[in-house]
Amino acid sequence: MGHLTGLASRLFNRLLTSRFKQAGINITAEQWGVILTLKQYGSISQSQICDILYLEKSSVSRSVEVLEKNGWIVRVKSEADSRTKLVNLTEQSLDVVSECTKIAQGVLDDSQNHIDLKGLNESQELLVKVVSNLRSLLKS
Amino acid sequence: MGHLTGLASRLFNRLLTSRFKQAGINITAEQWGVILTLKQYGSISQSQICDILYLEKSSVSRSVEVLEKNGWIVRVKSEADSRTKLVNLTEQSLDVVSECTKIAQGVLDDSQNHIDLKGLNESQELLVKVVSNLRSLLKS
DNA sequence: GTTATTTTGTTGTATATGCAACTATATGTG
DNA sequence: CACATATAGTTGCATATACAACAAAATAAC
Repeated sequence: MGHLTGLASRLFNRLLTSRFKQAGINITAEQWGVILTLKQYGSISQSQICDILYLEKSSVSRSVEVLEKNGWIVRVKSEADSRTKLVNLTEQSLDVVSECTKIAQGVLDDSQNHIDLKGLNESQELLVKVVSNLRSLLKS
Repeated sequence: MGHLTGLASRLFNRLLTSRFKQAGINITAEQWGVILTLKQYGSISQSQICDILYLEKSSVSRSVEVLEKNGWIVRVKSEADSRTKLVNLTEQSLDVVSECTKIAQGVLDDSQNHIDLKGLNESQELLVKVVSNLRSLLKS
């Protein structure tokens, strides 16, 4: 299971990143995960991104650094708490998010070719349980 | 699905690596994948490891470099083809492989706590199909 | 048999990730 | 209020990974 998830994850990321590149969009699969989170949750802090994606703060710090460099997001110091930096999508990024969503959906669809939907949902629920188990083990 | 597999993979690797460290064994989860492959297939070349684990040759090159530095494997130039380097487990590594296997099995068992076995097998088969789909997409 | 192509592995460069140490700010305790 | 503790981010360091360019050796083409 450890190997399978790792392999699947690598292949998903490789394919999605290559399709973004092919479409002339300068973003990686992993960075896309951050953008999608911002799209869903709005203006949130880096530590909130950590909680949602279950990444270390240093990983998020570097991801958003690249995303900012490439014009996808901007970081604004929070007025309520000057330690936190709120991450916001830029207007330019909003323009391409829908295209990216289509590309990502395409990868997902292709990956699930010839696979029955019911089994797919069950597998996802199972993976969620596995993730939940692993999370509680890592907390202690 | 892309996110789930990525998340699960990260958590698996984090937990396994931390348990290896906790047991005083100097190896990462990813490196363990290479060692396990060698244990199964015997003395094989780096490019064969690439094929089995579906990694780029540069990734394998660097992994085995670290594994060699840490005394897990040695690389021997093949006599039949002097381009290829055959990777062999060292005797010291054979001594700890069984302990590592137990630790890895423990992580797997813990991750599957409260999960029914039948669903687990079905999910794995489904993941294999997804991987197969992604592989054929990446080939073209 | 010489040249072109393929294969095997390494190295440079960039991102992804985790851990640990650090800074700055906020919060809690006395 | 002062000091201890907790939280948010950054940075150093190591490994993981991919892609591209490269070197060396084997194979194929002619």
